[in-house]
Amino acid sequence: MPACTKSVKVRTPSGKEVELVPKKVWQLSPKGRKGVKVGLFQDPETGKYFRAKVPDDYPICG
DNA sequence: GCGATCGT
DNA sequence: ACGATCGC
Repeated sequence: MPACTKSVKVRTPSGKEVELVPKKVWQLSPKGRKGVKVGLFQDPETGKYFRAKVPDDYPICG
């Protein structure tokens, strides 16, 4: 798996809209449905990890 | 509810 | 073992 490079605009748990590079991105979808891509992020403010949707065209990485 | 993932 | 992610 390649590392994630491109940043994503996400809402941090602290409520700020910031551009972050995900630690990992994967597809989350039930059988027969499209689902969403999810990224694992770390809030630079608090250090807390959180998950957020990433754009459908974002590469699977991690 | 389903799906994968991993920090907590 | 559970939460939380999103849209269908």
